[in-house]
Amino acid sequence: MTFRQLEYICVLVETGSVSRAARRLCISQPALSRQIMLIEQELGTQILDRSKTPFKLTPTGQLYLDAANSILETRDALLRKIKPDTSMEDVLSLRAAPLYMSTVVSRLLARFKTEYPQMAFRLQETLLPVTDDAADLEEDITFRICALPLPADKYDYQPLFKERILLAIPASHPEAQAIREKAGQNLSDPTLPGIDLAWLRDCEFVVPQTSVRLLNITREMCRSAGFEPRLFEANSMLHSILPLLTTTNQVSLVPETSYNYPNYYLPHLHYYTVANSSVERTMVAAYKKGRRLSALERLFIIKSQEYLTE
Amino acid sequence: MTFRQLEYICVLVETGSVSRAARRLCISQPALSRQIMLIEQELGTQILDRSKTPFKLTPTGQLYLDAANSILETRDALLRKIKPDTSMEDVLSLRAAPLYMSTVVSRLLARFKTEYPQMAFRLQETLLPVTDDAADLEEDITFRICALPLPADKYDYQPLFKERILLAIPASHPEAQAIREKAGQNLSDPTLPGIDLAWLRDCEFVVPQTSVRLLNITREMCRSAGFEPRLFEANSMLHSILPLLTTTNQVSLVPETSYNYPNYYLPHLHYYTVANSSVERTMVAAYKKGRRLSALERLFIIKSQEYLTE
DNA sequence: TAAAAATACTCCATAGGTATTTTAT
DNA sequence: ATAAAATACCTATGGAGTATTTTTA
Repeated sequence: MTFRQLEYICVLVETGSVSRAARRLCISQPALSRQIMLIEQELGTQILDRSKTPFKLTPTGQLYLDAANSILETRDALLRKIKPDTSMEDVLSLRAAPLYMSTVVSRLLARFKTEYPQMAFRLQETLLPVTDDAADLEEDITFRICALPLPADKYDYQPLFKERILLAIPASHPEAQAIREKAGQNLSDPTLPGIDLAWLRDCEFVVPQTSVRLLNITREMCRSAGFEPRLFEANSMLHSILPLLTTTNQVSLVPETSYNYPNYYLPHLHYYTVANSSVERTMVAAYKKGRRLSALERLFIIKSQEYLTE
Repeated sequence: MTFRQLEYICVLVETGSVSRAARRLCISQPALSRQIMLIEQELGTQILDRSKTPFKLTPTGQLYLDAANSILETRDALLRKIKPDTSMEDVLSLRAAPLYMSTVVSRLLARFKTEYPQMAFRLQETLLPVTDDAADLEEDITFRICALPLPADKYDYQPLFKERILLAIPASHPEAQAIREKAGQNLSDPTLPGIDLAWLRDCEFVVPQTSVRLLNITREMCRSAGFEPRLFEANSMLHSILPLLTTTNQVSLVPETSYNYPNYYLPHLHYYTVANSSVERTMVAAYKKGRRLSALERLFIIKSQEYLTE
């Protein structure tokens, strides 16, 4: 019998299914299945009646659940007594690039502030891509909000949302009108028309100098559209680059997030999806490989996923 | 927080010292030290006041202890409810050679029967030395009572007692009188005189055919006394061999246990310690490598050690 | 100075992951 | 047919061991 198993059973009963519980617990379904079987093996009895789905607790299972609640309550009471400075413990520290910090993260935090006021946050903007960091630099934070892929040997992660890479072109750009006329309906997203990057083979693409990953994405997308892009590595962040596009007649491939959030979206830019490009980034909450998430950390993940897919 | 840690703290407080508690728990002292430190790290506070030895519980430590008792009691109540057939679970199955089964083990069991009647035993005599067994043959039993050394990769063990190897010679043996006169006082044990094995270089040494280990011990002790023994491998067990020594004028090197317990001790044999031989076997309770002992199993070990050193 | 506790390492059992098969609706 | 659960296999963390150093009575 382990505390972990007791927690698992509580969540299992709350959710009513092994798969759902596993998702809530941020572990895989087989991992949860096995723990349930280990419990039953230890007790020598079934705790779940699996004859129907959804399962039912057996009488033994009910006894187990009651004891679990009692034990976990005793433990939590002890921890509350010993660490009344729970505020210190409930701090989730997040690291993210400025774009995401000022959009996704700040929206999440506003939401958590009203619905889970006990959750406190410590935020750190970083310009360093995750691949440049020694993993031990990340030991002091709870999650890093970033895009896949990650070095699999250093990070585990939970997915938060997916986003596309869009083309941003100033309305005043010489090509803007021609492109708008050629742009086709995007099947998957009627709100954004799609273009072929090849139309922009002569344009200059701006990339924030600090964003190695965006640089690579830009280069790869253009190459798969059949040309080598002219790149301009701007010495500033996306937040500053986008307003300047108008004056420099450049274009930029930007994460969809900068289109979806008003503090980045600029009405005098035209945004397009890129045809024949399935570039879709999965944004995740990454953490040190092998670390087990606390109940609060799991709550943050689950709720963030909910909020971001609404 | 783990159930293990809670149990550790309870025993720690009962015994009042880390070393003693480790011994009671059948784990090493560093292992226990580390668990205590992990608890303190998790709580962010000391639970032991180490300024003096013996230590004292801090107020936090007292809270922790109270919660531990409460939690463990809830768990045990649950297990009692779910497994009232505790009898099945409290069975310790022991395997031992006939000599030890009929002496040491049976004496222990008589004692446990009165003092810990809830402990039930299942016994198996075996003639196979531990080295001949595949370790998985031992998976079905709790402990095997046997002598060191053991294959370190397959067994863990707890020591029970030490015994010497004695020479048994029938009083009617032609050399018996001469040897008795030459035998010297044994410093470490005034009750048994000591002899030099070399005096017996012409005798025939009986060894039970099935006891490979005793065979090797006999051979090695004689060799280190400077001669190669004439060996007779009897087709029976020590229990039958010893009474026959009288009629065959042979001698035998036997475990001290056969001298200490009345159902093996024979008054018409003379027993001697062997000078210049520090052959002392450590008898242990061996179990599958890495297995964690249950509370009951630990109780058996601790009490057996007590009983056998009284 | 000798016993107790802490520290440094090494090892392995086990929880968890991925891939896959089986079951049940 | 499809979603849920079980099974197989692999990997990595953490708990325990041994050896050693540090502390304290």
